[in-house]
Amino acid sequence: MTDTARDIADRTPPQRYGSRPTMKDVAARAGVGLKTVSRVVNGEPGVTPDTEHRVQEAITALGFRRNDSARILRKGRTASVGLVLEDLADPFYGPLSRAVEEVARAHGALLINGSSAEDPVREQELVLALCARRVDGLVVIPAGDDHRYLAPEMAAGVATVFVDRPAGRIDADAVLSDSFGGARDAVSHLIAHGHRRIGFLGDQPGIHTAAERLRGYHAAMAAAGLPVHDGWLSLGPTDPERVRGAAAAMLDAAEPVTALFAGNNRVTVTVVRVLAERPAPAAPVALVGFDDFELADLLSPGITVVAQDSAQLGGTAAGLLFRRLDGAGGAPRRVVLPTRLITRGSGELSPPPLS
Amino acid sequence: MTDTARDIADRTPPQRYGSRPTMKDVAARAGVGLKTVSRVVNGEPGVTPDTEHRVQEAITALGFRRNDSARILRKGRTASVGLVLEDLADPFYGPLSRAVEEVARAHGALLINGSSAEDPVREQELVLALCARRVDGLVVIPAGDDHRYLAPEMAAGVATVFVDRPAGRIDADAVLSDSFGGARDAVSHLIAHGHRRIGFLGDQPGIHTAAERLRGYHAAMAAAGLPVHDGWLSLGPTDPERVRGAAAAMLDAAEPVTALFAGNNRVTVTVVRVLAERPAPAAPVALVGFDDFELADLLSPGITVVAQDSAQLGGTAAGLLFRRLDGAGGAPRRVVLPTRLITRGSGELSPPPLS
DNA sequence: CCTGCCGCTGACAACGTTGTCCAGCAGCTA
DNA sequence: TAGCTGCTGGACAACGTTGTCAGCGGCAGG
Repeated sequence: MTDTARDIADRTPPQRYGSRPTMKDVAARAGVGLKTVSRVVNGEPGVTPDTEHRVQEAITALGFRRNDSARILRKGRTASVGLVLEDLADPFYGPLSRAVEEVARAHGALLINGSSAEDPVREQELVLALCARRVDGLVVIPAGDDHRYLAPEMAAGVATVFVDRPAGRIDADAVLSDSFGGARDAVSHLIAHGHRRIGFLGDQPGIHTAAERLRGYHAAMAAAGLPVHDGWLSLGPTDPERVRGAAAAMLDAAEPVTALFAGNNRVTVTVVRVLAERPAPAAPVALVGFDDFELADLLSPGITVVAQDSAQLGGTAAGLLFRRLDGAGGAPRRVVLPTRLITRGSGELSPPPLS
Repeated sequence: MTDTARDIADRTPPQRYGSRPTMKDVAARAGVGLKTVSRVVNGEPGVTPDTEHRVQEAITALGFRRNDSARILRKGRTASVGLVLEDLADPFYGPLSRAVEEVARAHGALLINGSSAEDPVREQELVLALCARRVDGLVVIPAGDDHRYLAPEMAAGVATVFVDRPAGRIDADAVLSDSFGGARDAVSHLIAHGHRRIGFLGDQPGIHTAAERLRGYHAAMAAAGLPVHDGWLSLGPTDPERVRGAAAAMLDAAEPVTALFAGNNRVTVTVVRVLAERPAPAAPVALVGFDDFELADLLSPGITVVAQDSAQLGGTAAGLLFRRLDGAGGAPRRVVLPTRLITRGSGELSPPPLS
């Protein structure tokens, strides 16, 4: 073997495609023991500078990278948390997810996330898959209303915090927005501006926030002594088709609503579209939406909304999660974050004079 | 020991808080061998219905869940892919991330993602952390411009696809939008409507897409034989403060621009705000933005944009990734997806008559 | 010169799972 | 009844890492 050939053989990592060098390989190349490599990799004390140098050299030469799967198996902690939400593409969840990620990062953890697509079965699959990966903790925006399947996991030490909606049939930490209060404020605002016939376009009634917002709507109407007609309520999927139809029905009724309260950001946007497409009525229809959204202030009129800070929701939940992981005990907590009515014009439009 | 006591002892999982039952525990309880439990858990054939039933019972009684860390260690595949992007909270990346997730899900893989916050160091940390977890593949929206650090990982079999921007100093698959063509079309559109002094507000020039869009701008101007003044170009961070200042400078110059081309969605939104806040000029300033955004059509005027489908970008990249994971070989591919000019009014405004 | 200690190093087991391989057993044929 | 086949079940090693512990050399103190 020529010098050159030996040189190359020396430098070429003895790995097949797809198999990586291990600490054993590094140890062999550096002429040291396995544990010494481990010590160097983890910055543990008790290694001569000379030895450390030889090991470092072998590491870079072989392109070694510690296998965290093995490490996790050995140590029992994965330094990762799971986030299950409805749809990452929804602008409401992006900031929430990012906030959770930032907190996780501050604690040296990675974030694994999945979208449930509002399907309870898929939610459960995802959650259990994450548990099988032994995530240290879970942040869940539930799609289903029965989370008893999580009991064994939580008993085994998987910290879990629910966000936006509480857990079903199980006692667990939860961080929520004040849906009831926010909705009540929104509807009261419309009433204060003279509206009497107010429609509510909301999400499926099985969803906790939708139910709470409906409750807030009823509370505000009742407080003002106003009746509520069946035709003013429409709860269901928030796809544009259904919402368009429901809005049209309310606006085209014999006694049409003069104001609309939209139950979440997707609904609000659809309603804005519907109102923009219809021929301008004598008196414009007022609108308040739940959830703020970008550019709401630049439409004309600006859209009055009940704002909830999704990033704060996520950050609070993640903070609570890591406090639990750090050993904080005590009964499950329920944190309710306030909402804020932001008036921009669309909620202040006056109804037509009483006939 | 009474019967009742034994009964309870029998049923109570022998686990401390935080430690979970293993297949060994299940096997002991069911009175079978370890491997038999493994067979049942994985649905492998060769187990009597009776035995299987006993095992299943032990599993539910103990709350056993397979430890995927150990499984991964043994099998070598993690069934997970990593996604590194700039900021999950940006509406451009939400759909992209979701699209990647859907493809991963279709292949039975989980998605682990992280935000680089446009910081090359953080990008590298994230990517390497994901590699240490032995993700099967990576989808990367690069923040840095040197990805040689990925070479050993890719050589070791980590499939990697870059999205939105190509890899730096390394040869790798990439899925891009036609930034150059889109920008050229946008600026040509403004020129076709009579504009001669057109400003470009873009992202930092180090970012590939920003450079390409700038190139497109220059190409369109050159094709029309128009000069470009230094004051019409502003590339830098896309925080609202800087963009506001830059836009104001262009609009307040001695010879102000009559049209603006905004380099991405964040810039566009800021520019819309700036234009809305300024006293209406004699002739309104025209605007075309890169990236479509929700409600662009409902502003008045509607905002003309160069649309790129971020979901398609993500889906295409993920598809390519899994094709690689399924063994597709060949040289690194570069896929360029077309953009689409959507005219809505803001780009069709006429410039003031020539003085 | 011996003892004891300290700093460094490496051998070994363990984490929980899966792949390999072999043993046991029932049912069949010769 | 012996031998063969086919099926079920289990013992064992291995994946790559980390924690435990013991060995080895040198050095200071007795």
